[in-house]
Amino acid sequence: MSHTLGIRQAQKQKTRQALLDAALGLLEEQSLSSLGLREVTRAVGVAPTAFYRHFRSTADLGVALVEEALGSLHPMIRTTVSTTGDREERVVRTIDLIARHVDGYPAHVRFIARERHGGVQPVREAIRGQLTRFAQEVKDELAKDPVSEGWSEDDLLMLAHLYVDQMLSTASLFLEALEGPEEERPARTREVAQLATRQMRLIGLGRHHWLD
Amino acid sequence: MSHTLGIRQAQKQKTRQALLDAALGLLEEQSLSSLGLREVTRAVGVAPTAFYRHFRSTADLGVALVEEALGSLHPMIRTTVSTTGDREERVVRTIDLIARHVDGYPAHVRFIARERHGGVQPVREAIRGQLTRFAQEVKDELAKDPVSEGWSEDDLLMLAHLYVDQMLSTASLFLEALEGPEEERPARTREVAQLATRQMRLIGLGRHHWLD
DNA sequence: AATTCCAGAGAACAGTTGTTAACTGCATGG
DNA sequence: CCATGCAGTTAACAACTGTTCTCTGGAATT
Repeated sequence: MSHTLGIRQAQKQKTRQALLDAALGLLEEQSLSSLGLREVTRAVGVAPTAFYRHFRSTADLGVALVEEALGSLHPMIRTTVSTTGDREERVVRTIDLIARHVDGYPAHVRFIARERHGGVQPVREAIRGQLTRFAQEVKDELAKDPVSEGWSEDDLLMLAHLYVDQMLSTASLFLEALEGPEEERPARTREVAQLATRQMRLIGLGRHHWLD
Repeated sequence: MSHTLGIRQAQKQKTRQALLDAALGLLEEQSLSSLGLREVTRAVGVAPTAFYRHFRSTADLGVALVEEALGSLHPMIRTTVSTTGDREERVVRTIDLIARHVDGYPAHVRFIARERHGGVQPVREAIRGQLTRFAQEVKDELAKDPVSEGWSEDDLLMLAHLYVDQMLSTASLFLEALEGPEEERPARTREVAQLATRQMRLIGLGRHHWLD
């Protein structure tokens, strides 16, 4: 299916990716709304005008970054929620998976957390769209669980949103631990994991008694 | 107690407040990290250099805004959590109070939501400090409730953080409803209130069965 | 082999930025 | 009443920004 693209297209995609990577790096210490196009091209080592061959503006680049950061996450979410096993075990595995993801893609996580409520409207909307999709998918998985018998669609979606928010908040806490002083890192990471685990457990308890 | 300050100090505080207000306005469509000092002074109608009489930098101004947005909120939080009455009634009253606050100070709410994970470290830390204080205060109020008998300090704090996060997330949703198209506003506001109410209710359920 | 296409370079533009220095005028305290 | 303090002004600076137009070299097409 996938056609091997020519030297030309390949080189273009390479610089495009370089721009995205450079931007993600620069966004560690600032917000998208203050990211300059010249700043990005300088970091890559291309002329400022080359930027326009790939993006209309930095806002446009931001939307592309949302796709990169969240687009490939859907299968992971689905499998996470639907993994079998003990209730407690599932919670622990989910938290662990979040921790692993933050470890593997810290810049992506920071970008999403930062720009979700950031100053660039199209990016905010792109993130909101992806998170809504996540909530829908989580809802679909929750619906399969026998615990969800008798639940209304609205209530399932309500719970799904709560889970999605909780996951994001947890990811952000893991990131803070990762960025803090190195010697405190293991301890802080454990603390965050424990906090998140108990919060998820409490939400799970609420879920089981919802229909009382 | 409060000494009536001279004409001089009064005028100074007046421009200082004007700078804060102008900044808050400008931050509706951008992040703090892209807010320029000249931009702020221009909006107020003073010379750029006058800025330095009040703040070292825009980051410094940001920290002052955190104080303004969250500093006066502590008594409200305390009384909210500790209000008596039916369990369901308390939830509804809390959500209503959040909605009222967002209505009264939308720019403050947006600022906090935006800069909590924003690109300016000192501001992030100032917000984190205030939210930690909130969590502590919520914990203290929760501890007084007979439902909390047998709870460990850690678990109380865990729940308090969950409540604080939930409040912030709800405030942000109310804000989105407020900023959306005018004709959808009442409906969206009702939907958000209903969603938030059920999420709080579910967390409350988890709380009641925590020690099972 | 000749032609078209197009990613990236280069130069120039008007405007913007933060920061400095020296100033002015007025409220303040002696 | 007079000298001091200090909020705010004015002017100038080097550095930076996004965007335009023109150009070039080499891959792609014929």
